[in-house]
Amino acid sequence: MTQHSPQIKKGRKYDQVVTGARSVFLREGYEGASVDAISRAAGVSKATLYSYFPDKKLLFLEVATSECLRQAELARIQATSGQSVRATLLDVAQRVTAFTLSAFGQQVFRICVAESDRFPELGRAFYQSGPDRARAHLTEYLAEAVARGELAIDDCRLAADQFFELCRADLFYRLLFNVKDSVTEAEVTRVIDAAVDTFLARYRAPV
Amino acid sequence: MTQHSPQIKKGRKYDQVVTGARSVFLREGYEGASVDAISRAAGVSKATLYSYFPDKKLLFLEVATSECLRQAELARIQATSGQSVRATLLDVAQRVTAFTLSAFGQQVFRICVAESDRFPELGRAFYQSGPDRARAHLTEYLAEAVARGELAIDDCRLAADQFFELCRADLFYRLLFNVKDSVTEAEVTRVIDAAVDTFLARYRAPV
DNA sequence: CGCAAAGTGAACCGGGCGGTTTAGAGTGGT
DNA sequence: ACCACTCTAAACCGCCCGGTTCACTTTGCG
Repeated sequence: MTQHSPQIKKGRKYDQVVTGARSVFLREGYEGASVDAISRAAGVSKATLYSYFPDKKLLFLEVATSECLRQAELARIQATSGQSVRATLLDVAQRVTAFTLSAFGQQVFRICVAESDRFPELGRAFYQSGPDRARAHLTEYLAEAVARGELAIDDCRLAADQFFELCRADLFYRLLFNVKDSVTEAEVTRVIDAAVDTFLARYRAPV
Repeated sequence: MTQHSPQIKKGRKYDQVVTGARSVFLREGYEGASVDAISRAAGVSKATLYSYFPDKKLLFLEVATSECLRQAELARIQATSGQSVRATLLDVAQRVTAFTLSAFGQQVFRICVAESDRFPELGRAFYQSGPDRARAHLTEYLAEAVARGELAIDDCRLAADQFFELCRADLFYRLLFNVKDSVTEAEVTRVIDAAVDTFLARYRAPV
C-alpha cells in the first residue's frame, strides 16, 4: 500500500504526512486546511512536514494527483470476456457509480471543482486520470462490441460519454448539493438499470 | 432589473454593493474574495458595505440565492404548444446547455459545489431553484406527451433526469476542469442532437 | 557506544483577513 | 441656513495563516 518507490523522498514519515494531509484536505478543502491542522493530523511536526514539501501548494498537489491515480485504477474495466454486453455495462455502471457516489469520491470531485481555477493543472489531472481514462476504456470496449456486431454505434466516444452521464442521473447532484446525504442500494440499481436500458435501446445492433 | 422590493433595505447604494459582490465572488470564490476587494469593486466604502450587510457570509448568501433565482427563470419551458416532441426537446436542450456551459453558469456551479458544505443551505437552494425546477417542468411536459400517446415512459421523473444528463455529455466536465476553455456551437449541437436521438430511441411511443 | 541524520515543539515573523471606529465630507428636505 | 442622514477614506484591532528558526530529543547504523 505504502509507496517506497520514487527516488528523492527522504525520511520515514513521508506516508504519514501524505495520509494526514489527505484526510484534512478532503475534510476542509484547500483554504480550509491549515498546515498546523495537517501536521497535527499527521502526527508530525510542522518542521518535518516542511522538510518534505517546500510549501502547502505542493503538498496539496501530491495528495490530489495521487487520489486521481487511485480513482483511475477503479475505472479500469475488468477482462469481461465471457459476459454479455448488458452484463458488462451493468458491471461498469456499478463500478463507476460506487466511486462517484461514495463520500470519498464526492469530496475529491468537490475539491477538484473548487480549486481548478486556482490550480488549473489540478482540474486537468483529475479529468485525465479519472473520467477521461474511464471513457477511453469504455470506448475501446464499445468499439470491440461493434466489431463483433453486438452494438451499432457510429461515435463510440460520444456513446461512452452518454453512458456515464446516464449512470449519474440526478443521484450525483443530490449528494453534491446536500439535498440528501446518502443514497440507497435500490436507488442506485434503479438508475443504472435504466441507464443500461436506455443505452441499449439506442445502440443495440438491429436483428 | 434592480430590485427595490424588499422592506428593510436602507440606502441608495444597495445594488452597487450586491453587483460588486457578485462579480468578485464569481471571480474569486468565497474565501478568495476579500471584503476590501468587494468594496473596491462596488465603488463603495467598507463602512457602507457593512451598514447594509452585518457580515461577509450574509452578503454572500444574498448574492448566491439571487443568482439561483435568476437561473430558475432561464430553466422555464416556454409554452411550446404547437411543436413536435423532438423540436421541444431540442429547444429545452438548447436552453439548458446555453446556461450550463456559459462562463457564468460554470462559476455559479463551481461556487455552489465548493461552498455547499460550508453553507449547506446554499447547495439546497441552488439545487431546488435550478436543476430541481427544470426537472419538474420537463417531467410535467413528458407526462403530457405520454398522455397524448406521443411518448411511452413509465417513470417520467427519471426520464427527465436522464435527458438533462444526456445534454451535458462530457462538454460540461471539460469546461469545469479547464480541459478546454470554450466550446463551439457545432460541439453543442452534436451533443444535444445525440441526446435527443438517444432519448427518443428509448421513449418514443411504439407505432 | 558514538554520531549524524531525522524529528520535535514552541516561539516567532510578516502579512492579509474580517470587522470597527472615527473624523469629516456630500446630500437633501424644510 | 440648518440638521439629520448617508457615505467616505483611512487607520486600526485582533486573529489566524503560511512559513522559518532554533534548541533539543530520538532514531538507527557502524
